[in-house]
Amino acid sequence: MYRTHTCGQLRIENVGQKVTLAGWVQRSRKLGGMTFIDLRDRYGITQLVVDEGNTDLMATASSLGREFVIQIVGTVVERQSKNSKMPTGDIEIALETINILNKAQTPPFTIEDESDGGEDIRAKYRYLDLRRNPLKNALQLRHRLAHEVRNFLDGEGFLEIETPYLIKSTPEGARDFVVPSRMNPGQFYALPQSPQTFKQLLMVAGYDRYFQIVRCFRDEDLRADRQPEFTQIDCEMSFVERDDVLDVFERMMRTLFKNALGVDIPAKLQRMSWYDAMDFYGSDKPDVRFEMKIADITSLAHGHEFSVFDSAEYIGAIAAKGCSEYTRKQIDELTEWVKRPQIGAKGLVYIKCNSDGTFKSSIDKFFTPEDLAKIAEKVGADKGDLILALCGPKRKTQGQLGTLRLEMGNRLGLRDPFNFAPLWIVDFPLFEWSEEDNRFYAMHHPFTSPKPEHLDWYYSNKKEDLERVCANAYDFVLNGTELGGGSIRIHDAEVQKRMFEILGFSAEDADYKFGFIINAFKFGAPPHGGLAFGFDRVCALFGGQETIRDYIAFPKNNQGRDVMIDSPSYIDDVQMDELALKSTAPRQ
RNA sequence: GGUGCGGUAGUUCAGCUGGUUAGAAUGCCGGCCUGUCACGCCGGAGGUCGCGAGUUCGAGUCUCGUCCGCACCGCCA
Repeated sequence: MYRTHTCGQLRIENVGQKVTLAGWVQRSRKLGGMTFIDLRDRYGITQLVVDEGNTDLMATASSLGREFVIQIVGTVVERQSKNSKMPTGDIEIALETINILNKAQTPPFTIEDESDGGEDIRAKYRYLDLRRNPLKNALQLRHRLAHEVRNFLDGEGFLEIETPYLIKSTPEGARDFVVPSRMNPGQFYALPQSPQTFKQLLMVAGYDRYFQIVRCFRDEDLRADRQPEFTQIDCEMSFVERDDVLDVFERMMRTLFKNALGVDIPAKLQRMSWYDAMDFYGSDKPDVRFEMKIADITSLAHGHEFSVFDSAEYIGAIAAKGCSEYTRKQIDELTEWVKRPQIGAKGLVYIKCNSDGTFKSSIDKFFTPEDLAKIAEKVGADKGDLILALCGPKRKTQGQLGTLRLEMGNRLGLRDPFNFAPLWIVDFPLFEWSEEDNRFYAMHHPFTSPKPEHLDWYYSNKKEDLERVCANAYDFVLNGTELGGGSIRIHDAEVQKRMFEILGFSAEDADYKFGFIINAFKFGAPPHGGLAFGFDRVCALFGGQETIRDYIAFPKNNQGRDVMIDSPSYIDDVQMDELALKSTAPRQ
């Protein structure tokens, strides 16, 4: 038997017991005649002590390096000087034997809560980084959440069913990862971007309530919250309307918050239309932890001989609470910030609402104090606030204001990661017009149904009618992050046919790409809908982080590489030939 | 595809307007230390300044190129 207890287990009640422990040497401290060793495993740290009486044992203890794997036998004793900072701090183990199970090279960085290692080196030695508490806690949280999800959905009658990873490449949406087929030379499987079509086929098959915690793959550029392979909580339900779906998953999220964090979220979540989200927050994933809503001041700002405003389609503003004392330097710096290419504003207009009731603005030449007071009222600015205004094309400018709003929220400390403000975004446009390609694209995917009350527009041939068709779709948004989304699907063959028509697919196209699902729908498809949550993001936000990397055991870097196993990599010519592929590997 | 920041000891960083032998902390090695727990004290080893060109009497420092990392924009139905 390697051990009788773990390193996080022993307490004052165990004093006097003879125990065997195994783990890694966190650190040893030599004090002349005596040596202390911190022994670590997944469960915690227990202090070992060697006294000078036993010279052999002292010699072995002295030879231990960081991260050696050892097994020890000893007696639990009460400490002379206790450490209240650690759960096992009342006791220590008086050693009798040390058995070195494995030596270890000195790790390239310190394995402590605050490591001295940079991201690069920690990624290369991920298995060492994973020994650290922050990552251990992250993966434990992930496990807990997965468990709670399964528990909840099982209780609601959902079946967890696996769907294939080797599937068929589909044109719209993200770029597919593809896998060459040896037995079908020149042909490729695609890895699923989501199990979308399969879960709908499961509904056709009558499984009624399906879920899966499933890996998905998208060959797109990475971000802190985007990995090429990521995990979804994928769900689908039959015989449901939108509110049935929202109800189930609101309850699921409430359960996760309660059971994993002990946090209560409202019983009924806010449902904000996509149009309101864009108008008031400049984003389809608004952070509603704080107000600072965007106000449309176009009509108040036009007609004051200020040509920048007069020539703009839209003028919008936000009010930053208590920022009227911003210095010239701070405002210049903000102006530069919004002019960065990532945001791309042309300039920034400010109005200081001074505490004495006067105004000071960059447009004083064009606007009377009465004009400015009207704007302040519209923006909801009080004395002491700073109004920041941008102008330009409507949606673009709102987006810029939305980004500025988040930045001001950060500066004012309004974005506490442990303050949770979830909501639903609903009533998205069904289509997006692409000027470049001169065609409509589905904003979600081509199986998303139009809202029933918009069917007349859906069958209209006018572009402006199609543009205002709303999708029967919904996104779950938390603290400015899209955590999940879904829709009520099309189950009617005529509606589906019309969808492909609007998207410009010929009947042959649609048949080649989606024939299997169109066919299936001819055999009795129930009304159905569902959604999927980005599980990695759920974990990260629950952990108070913005990056999902710490919540994935073995993530990829910015270039999509796993720097630990060094993949992707070239394969040899024999493999290439078998797959009917031509090598582009550099010759050695 | 683009923007920004970064790359100097095992590790994290400092290194000014170019100037003798490139520093600190930590880690590592050795010594001392019987109540440490970020132990303490003394000593030591440790560097292709990412790589390649260029400017210069002289480059860690300036210029160009290139590679790598992170964040972001595009992209991600």
